[in-house]
Amino acid sequence: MEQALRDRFRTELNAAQFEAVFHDDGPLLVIAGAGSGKTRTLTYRAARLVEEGHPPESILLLTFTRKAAGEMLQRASQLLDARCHQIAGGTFHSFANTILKRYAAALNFPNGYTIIDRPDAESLIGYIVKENMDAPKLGAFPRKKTLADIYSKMANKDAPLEDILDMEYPHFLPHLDALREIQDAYTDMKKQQALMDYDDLLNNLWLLLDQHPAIRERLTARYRHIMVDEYQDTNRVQARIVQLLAGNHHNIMVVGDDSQSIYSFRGADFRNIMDFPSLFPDTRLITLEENYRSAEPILALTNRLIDQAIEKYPKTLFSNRGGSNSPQLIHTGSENSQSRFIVDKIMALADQGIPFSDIAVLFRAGFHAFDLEVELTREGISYVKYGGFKFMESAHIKDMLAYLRILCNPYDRLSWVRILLQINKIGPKSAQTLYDHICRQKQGLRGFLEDQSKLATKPDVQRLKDVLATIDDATLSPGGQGEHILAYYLPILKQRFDDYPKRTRDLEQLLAILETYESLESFLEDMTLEPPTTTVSGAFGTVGDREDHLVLSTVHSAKGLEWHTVFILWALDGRFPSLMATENDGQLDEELRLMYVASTRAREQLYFMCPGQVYDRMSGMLLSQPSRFLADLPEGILERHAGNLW
DNA sequence: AACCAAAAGTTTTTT
DNA sequence: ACTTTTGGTT
Repeated sequence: MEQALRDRFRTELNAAQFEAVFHDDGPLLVIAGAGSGKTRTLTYRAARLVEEGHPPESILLLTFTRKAAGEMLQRASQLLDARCHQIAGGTFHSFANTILKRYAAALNFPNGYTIIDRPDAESLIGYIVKENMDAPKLGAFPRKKTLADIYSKMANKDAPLEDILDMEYPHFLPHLDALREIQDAYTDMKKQQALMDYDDLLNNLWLLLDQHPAIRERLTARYRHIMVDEYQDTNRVQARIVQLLAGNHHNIMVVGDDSQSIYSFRGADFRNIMDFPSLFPDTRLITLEENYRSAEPILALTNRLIDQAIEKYPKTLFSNRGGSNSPQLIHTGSENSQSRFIVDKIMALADQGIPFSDIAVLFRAGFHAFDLEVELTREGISYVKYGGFKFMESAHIKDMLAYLRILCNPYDRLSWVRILLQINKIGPKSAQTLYDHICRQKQGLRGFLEDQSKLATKPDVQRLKDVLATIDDATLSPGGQGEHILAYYLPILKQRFDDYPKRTRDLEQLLAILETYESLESFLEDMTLEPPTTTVSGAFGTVGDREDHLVLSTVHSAKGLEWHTVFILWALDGRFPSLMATENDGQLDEELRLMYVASTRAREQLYFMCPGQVYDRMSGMLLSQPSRFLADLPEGILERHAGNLW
């Protein structure tokens, strides 16, 4: 490496980081505590590999979100040069999609498959239950949402149906056989219609690597250096994929922190991190324990917090930073006084010159922030909200996407039924008849356009044919297609939703995104794999990064980020930890890690908010105690104050 | 067969 | 508060 750059790296990295960055070939495990410069280490290492002559496209960087990958490559480019943008990066799911698109045929799967999201999967399962299970069901039978949950857990935890039922749904054990039947039918249905759900992407990538040595070798020859971020949140399938990708070269670096594992509900297992050295026997272990983020009093609290975990691998973060502001627990009377306290504090911080974008309010669940959102809007404070409400899953967006989806995949039953049901006097039966005709014809979209049956020649159906015929035109851009669809769909929208003005704006936003794409396929893939998840002051928008917005976020979506001041909403026992998680130690530990992730986001000031006296209607309990995780912390670590007590 | 209204059951986090 | 299921009417 060029000496000047090497010197620069030496001054900008600490000893442990430097060691990791300059680690050569072979397996490397980096245990990186919160705020210890994990991202920095990854970007510097990527830049270093490129600088030393490794072709950027031979480096694979797997991260938790595509945004994280993009930011890392951006930073690496600034460090070195634009070559770093050529590094292959993304999430496990998007990487799987890239590979499967090319090799799907090897798995006897059509190349032009469609990726379905969770609600789609639920609807498909719903069809199966309705059509194949006509016998009246004895006792409580799981709803389609629960069925989708169960099947997804099986895939993510790599466990048989019995085990999942035993552990989490013992009351459904009598239906074991039926559940198995439904799952088989679901698998068949996906194959017939060329559909893959999120879990299929990972599973099929693993199958491909495992059963096709020639393809595996081609891939391991292509990706000579692999780096995986947030390794504590990978599941069994992902760990096996990593193992196969490492092939014979074993140039695999994984980075993670067992204390920040917060996705076990999705099958993630932080033991993956601990098992890594036994998977790769000559693993080098580097630990990053110096925290550069948080002021001393915050670090003192977070260290005490994570000490309470029942199962843990001890480590204590240290810092050379001073700081005088102790974390505070603020008791307020009602939910609204909690919101008012935060609004007042934010105004005061703004007066001190802290930008809104350097302040965050974090919460356990999206709806916990509703009252605060009202209050912020009233005060005219603009904010961005991450997590919670899923824009892509709202009915009008899914409607719009359905029209685009049948252009890519004319046998997509879900989308056909969805758009046919919007036509007057067409219900489930007629929709099915029309769809069956399309499948029988095997002529793609023409099967519908040229259907001359009585049903298909009704004036209302004819209007749909007309618009589909117009947009089925290779010379039209995706944006142009979208405009035609919107013109057709808007009257339907007005008839079906009384809040159509808001929804119309959403659709126009979607159209604006669509216009930035060259191909419909990649638009649809992106909308499923990495959907826009933010809302700007209540209305969805392409986030103007330049603007100075306050950040509201679920703890899960706040992963990896940091702010000057952090407020944690509802640090109330029963909310955080959630009442549902207080039954067993494993779940309780995860809630604790979640609280740990939330509090380690703060650099200078940390507030826990605790409104008293909330009635929880699900359990019938009155919640009034602060979070059990905070209860035993001494006053020197956590100051208790009364906020607004009305 | 489609449509509509009333009733019942659920309630986190996300690719 | 919200979605999904149900039963009854057109």
